[in-house]
Amino acid sequence: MKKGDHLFLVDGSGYIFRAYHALPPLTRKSDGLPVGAVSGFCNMLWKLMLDARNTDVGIVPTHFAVIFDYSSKTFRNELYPEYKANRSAPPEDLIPQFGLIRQATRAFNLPCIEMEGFEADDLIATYARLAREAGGDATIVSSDKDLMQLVGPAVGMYDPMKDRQIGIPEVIEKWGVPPEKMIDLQALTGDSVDNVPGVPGIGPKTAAQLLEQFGDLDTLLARAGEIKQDKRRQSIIDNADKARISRDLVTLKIDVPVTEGLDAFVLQEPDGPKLIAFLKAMEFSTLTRRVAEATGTEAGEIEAATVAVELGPDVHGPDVGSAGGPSSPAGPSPRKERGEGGSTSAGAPLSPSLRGEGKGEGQDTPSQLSAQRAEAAVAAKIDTTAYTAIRDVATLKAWVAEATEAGVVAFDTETTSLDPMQAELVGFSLATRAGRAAYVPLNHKSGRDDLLGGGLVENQIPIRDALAALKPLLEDRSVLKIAQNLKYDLVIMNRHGIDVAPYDDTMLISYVLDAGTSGGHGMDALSEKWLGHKTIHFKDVAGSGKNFVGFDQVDIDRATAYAAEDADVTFRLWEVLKPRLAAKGMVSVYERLERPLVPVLAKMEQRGISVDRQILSRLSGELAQGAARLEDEINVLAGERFNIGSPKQLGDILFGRMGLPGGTKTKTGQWSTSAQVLEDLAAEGHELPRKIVDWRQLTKLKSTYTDALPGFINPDTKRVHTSYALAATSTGRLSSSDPNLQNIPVRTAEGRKIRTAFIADKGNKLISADYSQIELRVLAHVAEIPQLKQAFADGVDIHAVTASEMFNVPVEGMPSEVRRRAKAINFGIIYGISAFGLANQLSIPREEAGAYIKKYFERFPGIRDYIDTTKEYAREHGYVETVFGRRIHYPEIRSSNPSVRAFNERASINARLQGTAADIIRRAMVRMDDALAKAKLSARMLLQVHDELIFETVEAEVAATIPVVRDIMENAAMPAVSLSVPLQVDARAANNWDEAH
DNA sequence: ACAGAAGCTTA
DNA sequence: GTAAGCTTCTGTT
Repeated sequence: MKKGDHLFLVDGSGYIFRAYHALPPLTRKSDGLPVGAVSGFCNMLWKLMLDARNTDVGIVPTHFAVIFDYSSKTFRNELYPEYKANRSAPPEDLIPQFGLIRQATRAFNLPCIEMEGFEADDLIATYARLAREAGGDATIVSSDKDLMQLVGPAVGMYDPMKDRQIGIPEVIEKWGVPPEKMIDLQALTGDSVDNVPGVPGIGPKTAAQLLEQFGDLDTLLARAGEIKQDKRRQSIIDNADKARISRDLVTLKIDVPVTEGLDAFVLQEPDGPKLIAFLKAMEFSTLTRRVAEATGTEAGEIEAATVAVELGPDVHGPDVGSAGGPSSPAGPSPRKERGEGGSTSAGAPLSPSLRGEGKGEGQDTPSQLSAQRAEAAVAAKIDTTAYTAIRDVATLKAWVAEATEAGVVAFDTETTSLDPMQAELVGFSLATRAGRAAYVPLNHKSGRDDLLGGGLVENQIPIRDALAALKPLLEDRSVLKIAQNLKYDLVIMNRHGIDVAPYDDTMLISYVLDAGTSGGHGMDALSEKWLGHKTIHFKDVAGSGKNFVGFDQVDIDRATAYAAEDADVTFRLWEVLKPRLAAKGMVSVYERLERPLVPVLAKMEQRGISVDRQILSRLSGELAQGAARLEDEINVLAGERFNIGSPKQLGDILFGRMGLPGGTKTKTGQWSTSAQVLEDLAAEGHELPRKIVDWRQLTKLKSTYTDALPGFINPDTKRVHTSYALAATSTGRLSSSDPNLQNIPVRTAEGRKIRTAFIADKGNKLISADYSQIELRVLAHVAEIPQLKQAFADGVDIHAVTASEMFNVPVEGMPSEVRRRAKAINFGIIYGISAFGLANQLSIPREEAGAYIKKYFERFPGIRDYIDTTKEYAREHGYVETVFGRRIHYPEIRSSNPSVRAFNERASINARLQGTAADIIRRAMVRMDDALAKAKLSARMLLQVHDELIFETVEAEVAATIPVVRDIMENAAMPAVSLSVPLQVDARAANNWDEAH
């Protein structure tokens, strides 16, 4: 087991009881054998195995084991004979299931671990420690509070029945103390189920408060006299011994002399036939079918296994009154079922504890760790002259070996272009730890521009050889690759046939932690912020503007300083930022909403979309003609030739020379010539402003779209490849640039013609699938507005219903103006409504707008509450959260400037809604490719436009694709969140984007 | 050559 | 009233 590896430890015994009680007791096999818990267990394992193979889900186990109790007699009974003494025998219909669940584990090809004299919890504690010491992480699949003491930076818990991660913040939230204090807390509270005495009269709340006050149990017991409350003081003094023995009982043993090493737990592919044979025997038809599909096994050809009901050891419940059986069986029950593994290893070096040691880092809590890391990072100086240039394969291989050994490596590419689809690889850099970084030049050219020889600088490793050496490292599942804006490097590497996994992206970690705080998430900014180090800037190395030279023209020494510094800084940023994720409780946002999207977007960008050059060219001609005609007319009306594109000149003519009324000034004192102003003038019968507005529309379409887009057609692929930014918006939305394909016109007929140029390849169709009113639906859910929820549930016109509620007008035969106003108000809410804004939007007096808003709040009081609580929350915390836990910071929310404050309040109101919608479509995107593949469909996801996804697929598969896409999108919030409002997705296919939309 | 303002496109 | 990106013009460097 190495750094970056991840061990899953399933608390098998805990799960059995929990599944038995949680699931309906009815499940029986045809012969009457009760199998409810077995069924729950198998489904849970299968889900974990699926997730394990789906990097999109987040945590991906490399190692896996299921742990069981062996018998009820453990060393704890010697400490305290009453331990678990009052536990009754397991229910009758559960007894046969113990053995079946062990068989199920074996059928899944998973190790089944237990040991006499120890509880499952002790084995879990020991293995978690071993994993951590090996540099890996562990996830304990359980929700038992007894295991929460193990949670730490490298150890988390996962509750499979609630699909919930339990980390340090969750422990603190539930118990009021961090994991390392759980032992003391349990010692005080005791546990009636396990018969751990504790201190009478002390429950979790009091215990947490006492531990907060005194620090730990020993201090508390020593200074118990200081406790104010008479009864409480007396009880603690009287029961100090009980507290101490309770502590011994609840403290998990982390040094069990286990016989299986972690190497025996390496996760194996499930053996389809073997598993199906077992599932068939259990008569789990749904799961059998799923497993058959996923493993490509023909279930019909497999015979059900013969399953004997074996009485597993833990049937012999606690010694009292149970169904008997040998309490220390001679024939030990199955121990390891798979993986020969070294019989040696584990159990040997029984070092300190799972908590509180560490190499120079007192890792008491993630907060402390991240604080220490941050301090150390600023203190460490960065020496850009200390890096090496790797000029031969042997040295490169040595670095690769070093990185493999380290289990973690920072990685960065240097190329000739910002466009990863056109960029040529020039070199790459690696860092194996802070300060140890190197650059590998591959394709640097000498300055001489001679025609002969091409000017390739000598002593560079041929690209093919270098990539052959690098590929195993980048694809090594046990080596974590760290990059800053990995998506770029991923596209470059994909083009060279290399996949990169597993990985972390420092830009995305920063984004999850600090969206909305001042400054971006680029490396230069992050380096200054967290390392106090000013990086070498790209333009100082490669120039800019007309002085720009490709990176391949840069001198290798200079390139080495720049490139290796990038890797070094990236590594250091990771060391600082990664622990902050856990400290701030943001791990799951990062792992579910950010990290898995990187390869999804990389693929979308690489696919690109076909744009018809001819259509754009024809449109451009038409637009030019129209604009020229308008120019002539405008010049005649104005009485002089001027630059129509200059708002300054236009303003002088309209409001100065011609003296038109209604002029307003912009903040710089210029006459405003905005469309609104010109429209108003046009409405009063002035011809010139109308023509200006039309001229602007035509020239806008021409310059931004018909003329610019063809320049983005990639000469190799003949397609347009946009670039999506993952960390550009504060709310979690993506942004698109080079070109921006998220603002292609749609509202006017003229503009829509641009969309007809976005086409499917021959024999294919474009499918557009968009969420209907997603933000309003989120509002209805978050603010819990019964009328809106009902309207969405009924699938009726939401704006008409709103209008009907507000103005007491029946929906039937409603004037369009009434509906329009209600619609404006609904959107206004999403934007953090103000009377000023609504008045502007509807061109009505501010008083009237204010009255509408008042009326709206009267009819939907929940909206008012939503707005108020959001503002309050933002003011208190400095951020707001989406339904999925994404945080958006508003550092200026407490500004003394009322307009700044109001702006931040509106933004925070909007952010929860816009951000939640963004999270939902992100979840859909993360799952989409797998869902399509599983349905054996070849559709490719090409574009995202905030609430819309565009696909391309062969005509024959259109009909089958749409329901799959719709299903994934409409259920994207599940299972993390069950929205109280249905999501609706409209989808259609056509030859071009205009007709599909 | 660059930065900011104004204006316009989208969800 | 929210969130973005691109083009043109304009003044500064």
